[in-house]
Amino acid sequence: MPRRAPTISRVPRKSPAAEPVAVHEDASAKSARTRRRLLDAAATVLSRKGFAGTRLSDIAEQAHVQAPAIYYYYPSREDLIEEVMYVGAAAMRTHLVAALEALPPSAGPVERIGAAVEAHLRHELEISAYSTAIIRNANQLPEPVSRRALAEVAAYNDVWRVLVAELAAAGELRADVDPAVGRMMVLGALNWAAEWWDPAGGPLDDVIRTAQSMVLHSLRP
Amino acid sequence: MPRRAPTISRVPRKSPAAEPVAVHEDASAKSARTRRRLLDAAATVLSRKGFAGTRLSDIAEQAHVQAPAIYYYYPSREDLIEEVMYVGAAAMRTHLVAALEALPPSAGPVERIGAAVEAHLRHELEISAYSTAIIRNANQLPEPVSRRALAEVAAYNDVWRVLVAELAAAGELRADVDPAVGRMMVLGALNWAAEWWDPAGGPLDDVIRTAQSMVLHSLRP
DNA sequence: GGCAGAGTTTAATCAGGGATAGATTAGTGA
DNA sequence: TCACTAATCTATCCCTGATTAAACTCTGCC
Repeated sequence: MPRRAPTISRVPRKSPAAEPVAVHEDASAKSARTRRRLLDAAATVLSRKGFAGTRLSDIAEQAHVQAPAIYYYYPSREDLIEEVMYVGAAAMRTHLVAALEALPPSAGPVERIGAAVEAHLRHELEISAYSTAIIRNANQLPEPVSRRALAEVAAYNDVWRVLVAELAAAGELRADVDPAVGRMMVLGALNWAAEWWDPAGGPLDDVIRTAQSMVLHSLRP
Repeated sequence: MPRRAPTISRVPRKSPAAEPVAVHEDASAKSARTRRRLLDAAATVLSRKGFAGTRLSDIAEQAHVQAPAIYYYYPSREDLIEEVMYVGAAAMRTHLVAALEALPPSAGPVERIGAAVEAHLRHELEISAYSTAIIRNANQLPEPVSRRALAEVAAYNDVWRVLVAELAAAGELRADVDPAVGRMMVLGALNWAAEWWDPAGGPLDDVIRTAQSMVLHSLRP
């Protein structure tokens, strides 16, 4: 669909996001906001229309700009989408790790998994545009677009791998549950929530409680 | 992307699939085979590229025909895709219902859920192109394309709703598990298998056993 | 041994949408 | 108020891909 990746990526006049901590606080704040608006808009469109169906004009409309303005912030459509995927995936892992670190050191593997379930659901459903974008598109993007995101997803999986291993080490993993299969089943159950959960259907806390109970019962002896 | 749905759907010379049971056994057998080849090809492409990314030329290539030949069998690209979604969803339900009916009448709710888990996984992973196509695209298709499929999916859900209700009626559903949430969690865990399961990673039977055990432990007291 | 219709192909049409060029406007320091 | 940069717009280019039109090739049948 893209005409052809330009041989040499155009150098934008100056990528606003390039400067780490804005010198001109206000000047770049606006730029950063627009950039974020575009990213959010792209996540929304991506989750609803899929990669190939995500048109710059739709993103632009969502973000209240004209399509060509996007090129001021991102060198190409694919770069923008790539960033949505990566940022979304990275945020997921960051959030999980933070939640685990917030736990008292005394927390055992069972508590840790319970906390992970909560962190996963809460974050997934709060940034649902990003989550759904990732869940639906991760395996149907061209490789260069998904590479970094998939690496993040793999890292996220690794965190869970450790959680399950800790559970097993504590003798709290049922013998008939293969750790890898168990982990993917749990993650599947959690990921799928983005497809059906509706805030109107009841408080998230209830879902979280049920999920924690089911996950732990499905794994423990 | 589609230019515009033709005001009046072209009437193909004669839709080969129109005749229920071929009169000319052989004559129409070839036609039916090509039609099926196109459907399978479309499912494959759809699962890999998503709705908007599914090009007729890709489908044609997969099916070993030239793109315009598709119009001999389907009035439009959308009709073809719509049929992939519907056929895939319908097959899923048919298979589940058949598996349940094959159970001896003496089978209780626990056995029935175990059988349902097996039926779901086996069928999902066997016709994985259709399953993945549905799982990834169901919620990002234009409404007219997904309507029939979503209705099938809803019917499929209803079967599970009954299974869970039976479990509850038998006192085999834990009190802290909301039936609706429990059902969606289970279906999520099962659906997600299509995203990660790899035949090279071990026999399907092992996955099925683990899944059955986890599902039942997650629901039962 | 040529017709009819099924099944397919090649060639032509045409709208949609990414990307680019070249203004144009807003904001800021001098 | 001027000059300069950031940010954004309008006009346009041009390719991709769905669809259509118009043949062409079998195959079975009279």
